[in-house]
Amino acid sequence: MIRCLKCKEVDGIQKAGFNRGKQRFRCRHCDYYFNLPNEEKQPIKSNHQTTIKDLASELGLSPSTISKALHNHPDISPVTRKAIIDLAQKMEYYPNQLAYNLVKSKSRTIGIVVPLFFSTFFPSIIIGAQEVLSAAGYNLLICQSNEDYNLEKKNIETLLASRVEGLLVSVSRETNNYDHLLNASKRGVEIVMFNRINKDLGFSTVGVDDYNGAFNAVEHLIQQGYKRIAHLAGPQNLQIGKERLRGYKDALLKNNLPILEDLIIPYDLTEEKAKIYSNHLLNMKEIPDALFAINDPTAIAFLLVAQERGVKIPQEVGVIGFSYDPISAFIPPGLSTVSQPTHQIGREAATILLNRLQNKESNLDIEHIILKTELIKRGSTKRI
Amino acid sequence: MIRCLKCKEVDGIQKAGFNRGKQRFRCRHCDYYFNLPNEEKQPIKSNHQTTIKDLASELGLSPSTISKALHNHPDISPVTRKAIIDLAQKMEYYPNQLAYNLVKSKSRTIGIVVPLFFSTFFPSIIIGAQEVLSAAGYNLLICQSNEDYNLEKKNIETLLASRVEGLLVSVSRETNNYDHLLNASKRGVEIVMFNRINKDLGFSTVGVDDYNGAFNAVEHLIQQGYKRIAHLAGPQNLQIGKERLRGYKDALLKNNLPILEDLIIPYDLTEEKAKIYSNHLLNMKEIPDALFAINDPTAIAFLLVAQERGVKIPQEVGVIGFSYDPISAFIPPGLSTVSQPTHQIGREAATILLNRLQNKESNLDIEHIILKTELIKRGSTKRI
DNA sequence: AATTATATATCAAACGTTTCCGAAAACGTT
DNA sequence: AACGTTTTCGGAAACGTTTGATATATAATT
Repeated sequence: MIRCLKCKEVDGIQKAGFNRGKQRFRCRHCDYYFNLPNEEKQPIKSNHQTTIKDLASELGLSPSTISKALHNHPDISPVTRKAIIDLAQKMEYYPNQLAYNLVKSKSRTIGIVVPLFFSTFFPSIIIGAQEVLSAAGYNLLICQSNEDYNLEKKNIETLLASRVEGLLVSVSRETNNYDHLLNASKRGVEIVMFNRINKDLGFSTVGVDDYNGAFNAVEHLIQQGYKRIAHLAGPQNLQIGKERLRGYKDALLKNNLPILEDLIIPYDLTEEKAKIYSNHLLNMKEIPDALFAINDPTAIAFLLVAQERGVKIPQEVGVIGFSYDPISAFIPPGLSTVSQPTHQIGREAATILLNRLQNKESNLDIEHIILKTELIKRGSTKRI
Repeated sequence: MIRCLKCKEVDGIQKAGFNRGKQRFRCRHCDYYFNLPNEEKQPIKSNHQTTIKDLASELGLSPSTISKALHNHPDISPVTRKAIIDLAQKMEYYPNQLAYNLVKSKSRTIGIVVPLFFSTFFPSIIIGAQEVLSAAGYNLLICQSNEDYNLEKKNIETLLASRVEGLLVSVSRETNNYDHLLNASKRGVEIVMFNRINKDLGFSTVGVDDYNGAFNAVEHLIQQGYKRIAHLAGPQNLQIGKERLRGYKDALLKNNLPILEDLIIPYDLTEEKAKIYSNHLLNMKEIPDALFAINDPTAIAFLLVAQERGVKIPQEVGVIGFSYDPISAFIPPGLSTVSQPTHQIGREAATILLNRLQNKESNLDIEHIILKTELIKRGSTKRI
């Protein structure tokens, strides 16, 4: 027996269509369409989170008063404020970040994308960034591109969809095209590049002094008596690749050593190619007596190849890497390297980003931070 | 000259108080209070993000129609839907995740807290988790406790404030009290523990077969002819500490070797203590001929101490670690270890969490996943 | 032709905050 | 007592969605 919800008539009710699984009815008397009301089952809101409204009704105040009190707004009297804060504590009120985000149109979230998580290099940068961000109340979303340009693009998409306010990015070794970053920037997110940087895009950057690091590394080799120094170089689309190569060349020039193009091999940073070129160098009729490697993994690959072939390090060939990885201390005979302040890189990048975010209107100039490197001398270059 | 905003009178306007930096006025004729209107400067909304309303007004439809069309709701006709989707593309509409989150009361975010980022162990787990989470449209927030119980509590607080729906946690070595997790659970967030687990809390867990891993490691040492095997053990408040110790003991028992309490040293996993106890072991009148270390860092610390003291590995003392760290392959003479499927641990933990999140009402049973370990034999145990 | 069913679209409330504007009470000062 | 000033609070819109209830035109069925 069905009763019209409007005129309360019982007969003259006809079925009238179908609405998403629910039968609808129509009353012929008042021509009113209606669904059957749901069974009155109050869902037991067992885990109801206390809201500002709960506090308001509890104290007989308005939500706006609660909000102001909780934010130390001067409008609210001390006694009211205290009552509110006490009750908030008692009722375990936690502000709903989601609602806050919506009204502020801010996610308080920033994204970081790094090429890979293998080795502690990028994780350490991330920790640095996370420290300053979380101290400022920001969340950090982490993505790795796995050195894959397409995955990098997808990462950025994902982060954009999560409405990040800013982006910290270190591009993949494949990245030549920066449209994805430019596009993100156009959509209003602040960008700071680190480590793998490009200064031509109009973004702030933080990197290390690759040129001087490389220069010092090569000069160290020269001081140890090495003369025929090879360079396994990085991709020349990456600034670090170019700068380190420049440092290498200038160190040779300054010390009146010839630049031998045969001994300069830019490559794609894959482990496979590292081994191939290591063998290539050791297969030369006149093998180099030292190697300056673009990074530690490359240097390590060379060490392993040398070990297999019975080439003595550092007597026959000296080796130095770049980018301090804790691992390099343990590999016999101890890999010399150029250390980077990873933790600080993360902190600096995050600080710049935060600063830009908090002063968006004032149109801050972009800045290029260059941190110092440190030469770590170990067994692999100890000829003297 | 000030004019009343209501009755338009010019005289009879008096100053009336002060309101947050803005002068207020009162009209004596109509007794109307008002502020001076702001200068009409339309802020050039340069980076206005297209919303559903924009699309609606553009097409002369209502916002709800747009929303439904974009979600393939059957209510909307194909031609309308197509028009909407096309326009959305053209106007570069991206749904506002913030608004979605609020109405759904879901953050689509989960948090992970790990003890540390040093070594690739936890980062690798994180990558695994991130893969399955981001495939499901979830974000991952990462915190590290730095093995500090108080920081761990603060991490959880932070994540809770960000309204995470779930938590993946591996507790610090100091953690004895689990109230922070229990409390988070009470507030409605799902929890899955991994690696450093505790099965008594009512949370799902994913770990490895620590007992068997340890058992096999020790039996491997025995098969290599080592008889006086020490164990640098983990804190006994951690399940991994207990289980690996149990495996160690059972392997000795099964092979009729005595359990010497002097050779069993539980410690706090700090690098400092690792060195102290390493020296302690090598200072004994009758030194052990092998070491089963609770983890690779401990084993490495021992290797370095042994090297300093000129103790030959593996001839005089065999060493095996636990938890595969890529670094362990490079340390001479190659550290034997028990490998853990880190990537898979992350994937499994995330999968379980997701599953629970998506079937909250059905009250799924908790589950305890135990993954297999693999014995990696290298030089440090090669006596034969 | 009358009735009923279906397809398609709109309305309006809701999510939990923040904040501008307004109002009145309390306070000070002549 | 009359007025101006300050303090303290409430109202209501807004943030951008989602979704159940409702409406209407059209198609299908009798």
